[in-house]
Amino acid sequence: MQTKAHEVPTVHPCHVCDSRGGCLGRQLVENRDIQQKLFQAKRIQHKGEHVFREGETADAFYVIRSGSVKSYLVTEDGEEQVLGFYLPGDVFGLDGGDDDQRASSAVTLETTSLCRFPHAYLADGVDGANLIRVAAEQMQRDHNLVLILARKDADGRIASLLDDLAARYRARGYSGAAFVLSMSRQDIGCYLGLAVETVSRTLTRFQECGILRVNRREVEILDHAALSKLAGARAGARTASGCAAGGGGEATLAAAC
Amino acid sequence: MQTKAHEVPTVHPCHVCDSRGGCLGRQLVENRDIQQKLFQAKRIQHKGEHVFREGETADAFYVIRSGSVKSYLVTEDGEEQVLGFYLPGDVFGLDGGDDDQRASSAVTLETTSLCRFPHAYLADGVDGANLIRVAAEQMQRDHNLVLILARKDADGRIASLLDDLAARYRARGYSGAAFVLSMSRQDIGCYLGLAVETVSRTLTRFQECGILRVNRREVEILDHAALSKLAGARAGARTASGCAAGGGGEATLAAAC
DNA sequence: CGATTCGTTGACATGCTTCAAACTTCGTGG
DNA sequence: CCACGAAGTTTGAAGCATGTCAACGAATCG
Repeated sequence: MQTKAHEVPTVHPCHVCDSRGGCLGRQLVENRDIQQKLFQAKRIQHKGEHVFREGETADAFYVIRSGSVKSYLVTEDGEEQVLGFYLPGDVFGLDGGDDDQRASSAVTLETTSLCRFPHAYLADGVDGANLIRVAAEQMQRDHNLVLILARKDADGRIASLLDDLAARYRARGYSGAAFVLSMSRQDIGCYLGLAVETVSRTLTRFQECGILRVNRREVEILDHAALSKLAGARAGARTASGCAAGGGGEATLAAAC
Repeated sequence: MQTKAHEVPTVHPCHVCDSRGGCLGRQLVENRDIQQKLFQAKRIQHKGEHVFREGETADAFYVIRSGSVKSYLVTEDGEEQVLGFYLPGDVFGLDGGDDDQRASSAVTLETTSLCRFPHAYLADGVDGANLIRVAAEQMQRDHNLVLILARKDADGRIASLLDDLAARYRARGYSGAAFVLSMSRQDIGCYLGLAVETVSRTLTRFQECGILRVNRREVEILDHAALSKLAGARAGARTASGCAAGGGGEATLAAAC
């Protein structure tokens, strides 16, 4: 970027994007007018309101300034599959259908402030490499979820989620050791492919093992090392028939407890 | 696009991208020289060769002209998680790490010809909206895999994969009713989060039910309706505790057999 | 203050993984 | 060209993790 320190910034600095290297709008477009337009396209939404719904025209993506959002899609059977939880600084809404229709929905989990990035502003004069970088970030998240769903058991999935949330809160300057979940057990289950009962039971068991303390939505991580170990654990102890088995170690709750 | 019919095309037309609306290079950049460069950056790789590996610099993405590729990542335990299978016309390699390092690897499943799209050519003068569209396509694939892994049982997963492959072959002008799998049972298991034995058993059972005929890597779909029904089926019969249960129907193998 | 949603706990059923072994195909070298 | 070994595929039996069903307690909301 070519912004010098002595220049008067025409765009208000927004520290929520700091972890990614500063305001995303500035990263993507150089045109000041468009930067200004982007910055002005803010939104505040109350808990439970949709940012967009499946089937709507996908003409923008978003960055969270404060609050949190979940994205999800609905199966043919009417079931909900949560695709991700987004925190301040996160980008979401990049996915769209072939015909520019939203393939997923996004809803706020609490009162939330958003930056809106209309595609129209990005039709030209965009840094494609930076745009790819943003998209790649999202894909990596998705891939991580795939890995969790395909290879980890209930303990590993819950531990992974908590570990991930803790790391993200920490990276944003909040405490990674104690935080409040903005999503329900239902949401967690729908995200991790587990029944609500399993989520509840697993959290209780973690607490009994002294790994964390949980009271409704409040979570306090007591033994982060154990949590990380569980998060890295695979579903079973494949040795012979596993996919390209390596020499990795294993972490069972019993071992960590 | 502003290419007129009477103009002499400087870039060789490549029908493999037709299903997406013509050559991807032309869609993304207008500069003829860069289009020409893109077209010249072809590659042919033999079976089992890597296109890129985790940790390498992510400076390009690819389109398959012929053959097939699987992308995968390796867990901390040394296990492999297949993220996707790519056929002619498919784009892959858009995902990258925070620091532009590959977060996944890609390897050919057979002799394969590729188009290479270096990010450097896309640094400027790119149609951002079109680029987002390409990335969104990939994300939708990922989301579909998440849904399969989180919500479907073994039958549903295998059926979904076969149904998907059939549809993709059909869309490319090949037969969707009979094709040869370019991936092993192992790969399928690593993709769908199932043990190899489960993959094998499920295929056998599908055959016994008259849904398909399978001999090693050769697959012939006999009852596509039944397969689709199974593919759309959810893992269980959640009624009360399921995530936002709807009125969708169910399809068990028993019902379709 | 009652109704509804959310979270927890228990008992039971089952689908998948794991372990074990045989068979087939393919590649390699004698 | 055949023999041999390695890898891929199939089949069987048993154990266990997770889903399902059911019921209760707690918090939230109007």
